[in-house]
Amino acid sequence: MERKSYLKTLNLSSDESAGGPDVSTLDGSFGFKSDLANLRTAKACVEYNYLTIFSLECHVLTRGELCPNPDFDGIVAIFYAVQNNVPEEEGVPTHVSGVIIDDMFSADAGLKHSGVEINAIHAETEKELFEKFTEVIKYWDPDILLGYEIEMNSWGYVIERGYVLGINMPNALSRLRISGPESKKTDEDKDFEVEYESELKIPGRIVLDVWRLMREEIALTSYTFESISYHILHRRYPKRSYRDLTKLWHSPRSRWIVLEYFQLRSQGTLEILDQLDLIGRTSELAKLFGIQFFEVLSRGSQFRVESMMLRMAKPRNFVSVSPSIQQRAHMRAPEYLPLILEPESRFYVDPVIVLDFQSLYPSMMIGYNYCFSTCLGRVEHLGGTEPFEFGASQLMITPEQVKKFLKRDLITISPCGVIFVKSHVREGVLPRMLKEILDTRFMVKKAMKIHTSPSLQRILHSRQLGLKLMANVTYGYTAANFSGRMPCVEVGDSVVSKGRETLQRAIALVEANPKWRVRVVYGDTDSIFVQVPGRTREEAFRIGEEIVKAVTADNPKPVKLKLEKVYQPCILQTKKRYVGYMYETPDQKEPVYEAKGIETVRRDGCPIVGKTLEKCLKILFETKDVSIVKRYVLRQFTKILSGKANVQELIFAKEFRGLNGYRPGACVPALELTKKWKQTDSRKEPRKGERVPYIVVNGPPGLPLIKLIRSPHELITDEGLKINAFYYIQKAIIPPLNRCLLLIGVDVNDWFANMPRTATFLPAIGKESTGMLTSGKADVKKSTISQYFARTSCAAGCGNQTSDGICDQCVREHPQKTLLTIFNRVSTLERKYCGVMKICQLCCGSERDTNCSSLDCPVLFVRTQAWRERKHVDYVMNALKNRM
DNA sequence: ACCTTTTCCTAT
DNA sequence: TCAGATAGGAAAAGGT
Repeated sequence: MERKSYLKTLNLSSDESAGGPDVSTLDGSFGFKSDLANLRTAKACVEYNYLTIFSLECHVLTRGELCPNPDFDGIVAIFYAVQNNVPEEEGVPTHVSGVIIDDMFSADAGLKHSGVEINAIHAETEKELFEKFTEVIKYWDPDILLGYEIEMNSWGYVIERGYVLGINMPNALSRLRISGPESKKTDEDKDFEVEYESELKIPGRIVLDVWRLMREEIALTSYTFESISYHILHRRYPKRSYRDLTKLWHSPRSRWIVLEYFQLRSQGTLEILDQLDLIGRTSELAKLFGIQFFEVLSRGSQFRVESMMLRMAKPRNFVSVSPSIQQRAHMRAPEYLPLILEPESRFYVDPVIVLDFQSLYPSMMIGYNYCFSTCLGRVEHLGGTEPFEFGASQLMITPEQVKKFLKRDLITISPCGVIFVKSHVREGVLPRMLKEILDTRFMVKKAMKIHTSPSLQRILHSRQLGLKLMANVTYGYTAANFSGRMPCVEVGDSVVSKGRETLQRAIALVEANPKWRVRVVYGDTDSIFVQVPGRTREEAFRIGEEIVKAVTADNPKPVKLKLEKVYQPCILQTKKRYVGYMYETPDQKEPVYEAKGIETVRRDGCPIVGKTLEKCLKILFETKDVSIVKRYVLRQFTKILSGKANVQELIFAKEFRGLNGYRPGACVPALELTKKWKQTDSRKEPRKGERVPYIVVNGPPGLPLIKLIRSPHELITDEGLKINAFYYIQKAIIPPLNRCLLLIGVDVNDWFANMPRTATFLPAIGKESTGMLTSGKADVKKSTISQYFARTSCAAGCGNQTSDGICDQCVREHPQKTLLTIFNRVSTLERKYCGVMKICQLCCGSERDTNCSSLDCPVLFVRTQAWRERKHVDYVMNALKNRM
């Protein structure tokens, strides 16, 4: 009844679902008709999950440059996108989006211009907007609530704003109807909440903070919506400031831009999850581990291991111990470390075979029956009459028992002196579990080869990945110390020490065989790098296979060495840092560049460092000609020195750990910028875990680096700021480059020192500074002293240096020619500027003067630069007028 | 100038 | 980083 009447308000009658939604299917009772074919049911279960997902964005009118603040700023529009994952036959619309607008002044304004169809609901006041919104939620009854960022925006803002208006939104959004008075919160409860920053919870629904999920999903330097949608959806979205959005909203002619902006975003958030199949994969893991959907995302790996392990333990009548914190703290410290060889650091032209043990630690546990349930403790404790320390607990083995075990040869001793019974005495719970996991994974992989339907492939893939994950973290569970729920050093140490011994034995076996004539040059925990001097790659592959056979035969099942790849050539830098050209099969023609640990795979440098390094290595690997590398490097340096480098590639971005996440006095760019922002806007504080971008600018010598840190946005608005080319070259690019090139006897510092300096610098404009994004306000920033020293080439192109934009000689001696040159430059730059603007508009799809300000915008900095150049010529023209 | 500590991120 | 583990390298700042 309620829903029916609501349909009209929702304006859904024109929706693609001809008959309108079948209301009965909306509240979770999806009983299949009995006559439905089983096959179809099965197929549907694979293809559809019957979940309703509700993505939300809200538009807030803000004050000046400030971020939205629920204490002052009202919500004027709530945008949503709903996805129903059901078969078409269900008769429920699968994709719907809409907006609830508070427009007391101008109903319908903006919508007419839009050309985009948005289901709109109108409200007279903000309070009414909240009520309508609650009704929309009740109507769709979503299982999952989505927001790109839900702490300060979307759901978080709606809830906080609700409190200001006296509405308890968490209650209103909840699926559980809490009757009676609202749950009262004591002061203590509140303290508790603040201290642990409890995440947003809506009873009965799952709330997902998409950017946080993305942070775990992929490694990127930025997790803004624009950046994620570019990398996942390969789609550019414009970014607009709150100030611009507020301005655009106020004019009926431009309001549609705001509507479209948020509608696209609420849909985009849904599409990102869809593209990654995040819901599907998470449900798959939940089924696999036997835990709840949200627990897959919110809980750690211990929880997963425990869930599976206890399932295995129960039928065997085992109960897990629950040591207290004191007991855990009392446990002995682990003694064994994984084996990491110090690599022979150099450039290898010979093929280098990389072999590694497949799931070494799980194999150790299976192969030697290492488990809580099979461990008898340390050799020295055995056969005493007193209980001894064991894990976080105690254990006692009587002399009689020991005698019996010894006499019948029923025990094994791990390299760290811990005794386990053999598997025919008792098969350990963990070994059994791991064996099943590995076997299942093998079966799943086999099934993947048979079944080729994409949706099934996806499911099987995530299933086998989950199994691999589980196998790998099981060791961690036994070795966890401070956070561990049931740690046991004896078991953990045995696994590490046996793994170490296995690796060492393999290394010895490889080096001892004179037939192969090879050397082990590096190894880390479960891998060995074998140099094959003076032979071809084909031979290397053949020798590799022989090694695999020999080592595998030398170990118990299921321990298996695998030929992972052959590098040729490669550079071993240090432990955990190496690069090479990789061949995975003997008949592979084109190698694949692969790097581990070095700057090309790290996110703590700026992109230009990684790119330059990668390019250099590729040139080096392909041509083995250092002069070509040198030519490339010097060209890069020139580009940076002349200010022509792409500023986006100069942006560093590091994770912000929260205002309380640092030691007092910590000197961290992200913290420094945050403190500066907080002075003017308390809501501008980055979220914990957010990556804060920054650049390094020029400044007087002697200043610590931290004083030269600016946000990229400042670089755009403050024309006095210039990129610190010397920092980028000498501190950022050269050291990583040198770590590779010094190994072949080349010092990039020398290249730089002997470089011809004909660098021209970007002109700095003094007083006319009206930042492009500061709306021409008279906020002239007196910036770094560097701008006063700026001397540039004469604009007339005579080659003289001048601080007036144009030199006296040109003005006095041939004014006609000078004027012509300048006019020509003006028109050239004007064309260039218009061209750049066109590209920007093309990408953002919006009209003139409403370009985006996203740091991910491909032309943002080019635009700024073009604008400045044009501005500079204006300045020169003015100067010229006065002097002629 | 050298050493230590803190921070950040990666390999296994 | 209300919780798998440790090893490891490098940059920056500050102390001696």
